[in-house]
Amino acid sequence: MSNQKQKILVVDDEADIVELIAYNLKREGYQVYTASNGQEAVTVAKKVMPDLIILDVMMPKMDGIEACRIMRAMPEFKSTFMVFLTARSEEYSEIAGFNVGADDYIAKPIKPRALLSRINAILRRNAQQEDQVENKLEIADLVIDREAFLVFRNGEKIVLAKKEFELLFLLASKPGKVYTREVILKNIWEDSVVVTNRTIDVHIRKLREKIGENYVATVKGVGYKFEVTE
Amino acid sequence: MSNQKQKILVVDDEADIVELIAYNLKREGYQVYTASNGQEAVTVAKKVMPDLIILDVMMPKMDGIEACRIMRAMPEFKSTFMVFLTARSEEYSEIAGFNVGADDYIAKPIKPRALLSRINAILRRNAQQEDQVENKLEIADLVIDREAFLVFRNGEKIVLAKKEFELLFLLASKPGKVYTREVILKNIWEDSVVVTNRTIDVHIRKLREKIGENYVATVKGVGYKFEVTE
DNA sequence: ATTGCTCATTAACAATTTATTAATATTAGA
DNA sequence: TCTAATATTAATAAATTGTTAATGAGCAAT
Repeated sequence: MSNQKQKILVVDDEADIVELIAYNLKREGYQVYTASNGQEAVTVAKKVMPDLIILDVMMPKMDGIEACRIMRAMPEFKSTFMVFLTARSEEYSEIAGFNVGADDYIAKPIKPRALLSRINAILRRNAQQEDQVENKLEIADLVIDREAFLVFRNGEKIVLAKKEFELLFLLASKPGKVYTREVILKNIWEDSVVVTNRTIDVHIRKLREKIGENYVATVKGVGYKFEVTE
Repeated sequence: MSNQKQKILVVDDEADIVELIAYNLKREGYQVYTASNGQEAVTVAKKVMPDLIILDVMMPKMDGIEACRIMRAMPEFKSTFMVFLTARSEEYSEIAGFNVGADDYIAKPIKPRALLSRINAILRRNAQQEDQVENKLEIADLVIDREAFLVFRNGEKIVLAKKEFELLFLLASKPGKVYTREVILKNIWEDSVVVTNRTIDVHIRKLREKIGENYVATVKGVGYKFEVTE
């Protein structure tokens, strides 16, 4: 587990509320970032990769629900916690109906004590799971660290682009198993997007270029697999 | 146990239903694939090798029962779970009567909560068995590994082309059983494609060349079978 | 705004492997 | 023995993957 401070992004158009929440969260030891609307939230979130996002439902430009939906569609936010702020308790059901993948709802007006205990609870739960999830793969002379997004070969650091990394991680997560292009696409590209057939090849090419030619094997007519040769 | 996401193939001609089910399964953490009729289902299933297939009973082109029957006849789907969707509860008995090897039935209209608990239950059961049921065939001095697409003879690795491998896997999945050319064609070639009679012979030839002459026996006038001679 | 990066994707084509056919030889079995 | 059914081989077709270079988006620094 990383011993970094956990990061929280607070999103609300009312500066007072942002400040109130941010103040309390900082006191609790979190690293706090802020945004004042949904659009900004997405931008900031991409950069800082927060562990949790607190979203006001009603905001100008882009509301919290839309922002949530957008981020949920991005693979990097798959496991990011998202919590809504709602002005009236009746809105709970409304939001729930949208089914955008919210993890909790917090009612306004904000009660700092209650807010903190909810947030703490969510992030503690998360932290516990974190340890169980295998984030590091050691295989052959490679160490693949999902948390740091880094690969080491004999201790030497290799920097991979995101797609290259995910490709390697996928293949290496079950060495020897052949992954068809279709399965690779589903896993790394996340529905809807359609890419040319050659796209995977090119990423494989670059991956091989960086980590060496003897880790990824082609099984013609079937797909690719992780296999150490020589 | 593999730490891969479990794969589910959802097959229904009604896009709404597919989407509803897919959405819920994805939220639950499954990798979801879709198809809109039985024919497509078979094609996709061959490529992605899902852990579970949810089949609507009534569909155009090829209905769920027929698709199930076809896949059940293929050795690679021997341990794949198949679940039917039925519009009316009375249909249960009907399907059961077909005896195609269904593992469960789910009634429409779909209730997401109920659906998920059923699916989870089936796959949890499966996950426990997973460790025991390797996707490997050990026969005579051969090890046929479908996941790695490799064959070992006395530990020595043999690389086969796709068609050769599938041919061997098919025959070896039931040693002694004679497979007619017709059956072989249905299993290994996509429907629609038509090939000359000699095509199979040539593949058999190459297969024998690679693994040795004493595994595949010809039954003149009928077909081929896996049989160790000498 | 401009420039210079990296990354993801695509297109075009090369290289390679695999699949199929056609032609001919061989064989098992009535 | 005779013949239909397979074997075998080599040539050709088809399919798949490899490779390179170009494009454009996004981002950060100037």
